[in-house]
Amino acid sequence: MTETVVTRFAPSPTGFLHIGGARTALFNWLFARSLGGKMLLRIEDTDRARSTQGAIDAILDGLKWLGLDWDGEPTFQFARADRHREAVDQMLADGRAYRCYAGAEELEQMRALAQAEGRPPRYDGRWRDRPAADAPAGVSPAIRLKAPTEGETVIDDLVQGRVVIPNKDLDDLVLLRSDGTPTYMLAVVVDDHDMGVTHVIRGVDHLTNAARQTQIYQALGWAVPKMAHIPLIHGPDGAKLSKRHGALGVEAYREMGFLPAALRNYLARLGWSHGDDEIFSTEQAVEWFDIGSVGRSAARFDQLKLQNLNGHYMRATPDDELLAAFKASLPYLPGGEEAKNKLDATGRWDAFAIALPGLKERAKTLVELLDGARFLLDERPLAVEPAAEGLLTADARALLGELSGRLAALDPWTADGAEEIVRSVAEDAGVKLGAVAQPLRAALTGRKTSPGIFDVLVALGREESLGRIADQAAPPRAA
RNA sequence: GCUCCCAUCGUCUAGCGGUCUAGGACGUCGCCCUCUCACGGCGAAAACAGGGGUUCGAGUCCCCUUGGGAGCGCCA
Repeated sequence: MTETVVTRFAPSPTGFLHIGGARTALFNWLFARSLGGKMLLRIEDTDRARSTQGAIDAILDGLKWLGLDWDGEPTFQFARADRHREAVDQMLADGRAYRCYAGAEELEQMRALAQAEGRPPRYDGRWRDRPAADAPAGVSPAIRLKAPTEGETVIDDLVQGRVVIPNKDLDDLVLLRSDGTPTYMLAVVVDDHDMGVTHVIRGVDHLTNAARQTQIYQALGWAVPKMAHIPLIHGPDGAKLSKRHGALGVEAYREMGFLPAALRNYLARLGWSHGDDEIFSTEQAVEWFDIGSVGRSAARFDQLKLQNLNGHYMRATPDDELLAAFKASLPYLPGGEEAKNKLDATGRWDAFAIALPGLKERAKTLVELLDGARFLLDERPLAVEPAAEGLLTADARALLGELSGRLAALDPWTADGAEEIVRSVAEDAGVKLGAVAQPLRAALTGRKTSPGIFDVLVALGREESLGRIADQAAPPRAA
């Protein structure tokens, strides 16, 4: 009798889907998929002031791009406020919650005093046992949980192990604000229960919340779901990941030219391991995933390793697939729109496809791939980069002139044929191959580096190649 | 301040009492390959935070110290 596993990813739509959230979503997804369960999506939009439709769209878009699909329609937390209040009514009726008339200033003073006396800044429960008759007129109360004051609350965490929090350190949290709106703490419990969530997987920053929420579950007489609090991702300096570290939304990673599969692999490997396996498919990850193998210490985000992994993925991706991925990503890459227009206008997509095998070998991201393909985008006469200028000496230009004539006779226009000619020109001139190949590279691409030069010749085609060489070659007889 | 969590190469990690003179990956540095840059191949430097226990035996278990981190709202 195995119950079906139900996990959920519950972002609050106050910003984009950041990388930490993406990993939380991934772990929920991996866990659910590995056990044949479901992953639900819940938008925690109870903070009306900060929640935006734009953020909701960005989060859904980010999840889709990452390939993390969820089951059913997303649940919107704000829409369930009535149900949340219903749960509070139950707790009130059962004597597990009470009305608190303490005002904002009063609470602030309470906290300040506690701090000053070296005590934790907690609510002192002053309205906990006061009779209703004491209620001040005209003040609408907040509803607080009548939390246990003695004993301890235990969280049997799948990642953190058995975590024990003394109840005296937990105060009577607010369930319903004085304006009648439910708090996050309440909403999460009621929603997870109603949605049938069996496993709550989220960041460790929620560990203390887990204890408070456990108390709410207990007050409601509901079973507590299994919990797994995964460590946070830190920046290179070991501190919490922030914008300064490049902790951007997942869409930023799309703009940087990363492949979703590579990012998935990287994120899964960050904090979770399956022996020494570094590169594995999503299918393997699903097969291998084991929440118990998730480490307990925070991991630093290493963009260099992500890049290396992405490079592996690009090289391993079949050319036609990579081409499709590249085309799909182009609108998001810097200068991608412009590049697309040029490729469309010049009809050089064919050349791009021909050059792709050589290009992908040299790129760690789609952005680098695009950069490497720039010689396909440029028009004659080519602007030669300063660094490559030095390659085009007078001798080199003369060699190009010689090469130009011989190449013109090449038919068919193949890499092998071109190589034979270039080698013979070098040999006849008594120089090394590089002495001809490098100037040729400068003439053809305007740069010092590029894919293999014979492949470049083929990708560019006879006419364009000959034209570019002529642009840089010394005039046949003149000077 | 209080509560909780964490601690193996620079980074991500393997290690679940003896197989550890600690393995892999990224990064770094050499060498090879080579038309450039990459890729690839080979190799090198690089870690069990410190101190006490427990045990025949500790990177692995316990405690303390130190160092990190998270949480302590009528935010989520």
